Amino acid sequence: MAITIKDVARRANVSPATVSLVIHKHKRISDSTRARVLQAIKELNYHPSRSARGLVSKQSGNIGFILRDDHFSRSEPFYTRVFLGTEFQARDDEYYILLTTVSSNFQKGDPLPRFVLERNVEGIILAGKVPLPLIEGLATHDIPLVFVDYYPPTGEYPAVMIDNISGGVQATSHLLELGHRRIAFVAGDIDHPSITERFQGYKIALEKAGISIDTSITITDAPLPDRKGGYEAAKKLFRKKTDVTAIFTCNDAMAIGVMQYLKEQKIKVPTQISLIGFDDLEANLMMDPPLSTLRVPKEDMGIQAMRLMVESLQNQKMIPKKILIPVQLIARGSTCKLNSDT
Amino acid sequence: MAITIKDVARRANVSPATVSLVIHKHKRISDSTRARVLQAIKELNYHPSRSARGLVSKQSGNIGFILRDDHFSRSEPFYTRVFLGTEFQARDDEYYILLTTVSSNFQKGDPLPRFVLERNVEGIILAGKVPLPLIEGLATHDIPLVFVDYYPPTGEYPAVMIDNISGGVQATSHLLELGHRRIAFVAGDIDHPSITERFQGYKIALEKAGISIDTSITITDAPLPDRKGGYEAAKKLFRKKTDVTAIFTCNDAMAIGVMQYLKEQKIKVPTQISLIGFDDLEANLMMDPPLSTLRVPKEDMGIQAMRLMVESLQNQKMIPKKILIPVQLIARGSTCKLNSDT
DNA sequence: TTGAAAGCGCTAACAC
DNA sequence: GTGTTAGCGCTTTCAA
Repeated sequence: MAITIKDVARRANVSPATVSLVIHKHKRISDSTRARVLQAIKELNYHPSRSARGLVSKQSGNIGFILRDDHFSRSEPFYTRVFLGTEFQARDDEYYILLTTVSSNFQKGDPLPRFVLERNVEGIILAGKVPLPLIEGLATHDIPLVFVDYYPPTGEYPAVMIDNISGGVQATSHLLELGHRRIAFVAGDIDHPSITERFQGYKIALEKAGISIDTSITITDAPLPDRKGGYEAAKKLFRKKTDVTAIFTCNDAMAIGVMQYLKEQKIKVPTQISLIGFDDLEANLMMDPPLSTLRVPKEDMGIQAMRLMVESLQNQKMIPKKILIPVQLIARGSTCKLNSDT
Repeated sequence: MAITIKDVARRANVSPATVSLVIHKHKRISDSTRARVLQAIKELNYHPSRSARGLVSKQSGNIGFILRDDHFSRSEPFYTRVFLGTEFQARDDEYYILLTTVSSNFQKGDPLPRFVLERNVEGIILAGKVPLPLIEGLATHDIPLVFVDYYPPTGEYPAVMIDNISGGVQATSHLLELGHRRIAFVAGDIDHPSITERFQGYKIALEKAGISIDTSITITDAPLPDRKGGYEAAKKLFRKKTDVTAIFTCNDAMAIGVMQYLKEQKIKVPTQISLIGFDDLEANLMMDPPLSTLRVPKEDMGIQAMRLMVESLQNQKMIPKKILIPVQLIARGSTCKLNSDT
């Protein structure tokens, strides 16, 4: 049998209550008693049981992490990385993370994640777009929520968001600074808030440079925001003769597809076409040339989310602030000066 | 306040004990009572509290996952993927995973992971090589352990291992079948059990083909088993004139380094040198040519580990069986027939 | 400053 | 079959 608070109490010649008070750093304990209790705790190598403590104090010591099942597939590394970030931070904050996924068509009335029903988490981090009925369901349990990379249309919550607009501006400005004037934009689902924002950044940067938007070189309806979608978009872009010298692709996966198409067509990157993506996938480094991009610090997003969570746990009526995570331009071999022959 | 078992009992006109019996599918409950209780549970949307249940039944519903901190860095995707596999499976088995890392120089007497001390996990999965003092510490807590991709020198435990020998044989045989006879082997830390086994597989396949091992083309002392190490190993291999036509590199990271060196030296892959790795990293697909390799199903390893865990939880005196995970040859563009000019 | 006692929500003997 | 009872290990008044 494991050591309990009673064992400690007996050995220190005090009551269990006193031991509890010492553990919780209560003031009104004489130094000598405290010392004796701490000594006994050490000697017995005592650690309070999580379950017992949780039962009375309602503190499970766990944080829930929810994402949509299709965001937790084996091939989708984005939210996985965010999750790992919260794991990093949770360890520092002495919490454990319980992970669960929900169906992307979660309906009103569907059972909430088990850890909520069993009161096994003190707060919940939601990553990526999650179904509205789920959020509504969670809201009835009044448990702190923190959002990452998605903000629900209703309600006020702490959240961690990517500064996509700035990223779009940075990507486009980078190309402008390299002398490019005919810069194409390539995206899949333009309705996704992140993509809309990146597009906005693109437009802002161009306007600032006095260049008007030419919708004949903005592709916003690729079938899917993946490699294949990028390939198709590039094909479409180059179907007719074009004077484009640079492409800003809204994510790296698509950019890889674009590059594949360019290679097949013997169009040289970066000398003929400069190409920049967004996300900073591991794979970018392996490409030839390595892909320029905007680095989204995925782990940092998880870390910040966990920090927000701890804050709202400590301060129940904290203002629901939003953290905007900056993205960083990573210029690699796929972008170069206009008309350069390096 | 949340719904408790008492609320259900009151509504169903039974005692809390009866409700508990119904929940645990106990036999001797009349159908009518059972129906009434189930009805009440449904109406009140009752779910037992994890903490309360854990306190009395000693079942936290959690499984611990331990790996060394340097195996959980941001750039080490291997065990991360294994971890995700256990997460997948845990969901099916109605467990949650608590993750923690331990220092690679964990000493005897260092505090064990908090979830052990707080009795917050029912079993522990250990991934990759972990310090012996940790294992000894855990052994004193008599809690089921399952090992993944590492087997401790002492003790008998269920474990999930990669079939490295078969993988080494497959990789080498693949090259042999393509007509190669002069096949180099490249590795870093040959003392790592996995690498030793892959090397064994290499030797077995060659011997079977009647080819004797030529230690002048086996490099087993690269500084590190990473890209840089691969680059250096290749440099060493090609320092003197060599008739090697194929290279089996013990992991993909090193293979990528080898390929980088070959590219710099204008040695064509695969026409001049066929190259095969081991692991199947995401990045392989992005390479030019894409890297042939042996696929290690990392998520499946996690899944199997979780299955073993559930088994040992259900059957305390289960035999500590080991599961050997097969690896699969993935032939891509970096290997081709000897003297082929495609 | 410390201890006694009640109780968190549940389970499991043992009655009835 | 079902209820009574006694805890599981801890926290938290309240009293001493």
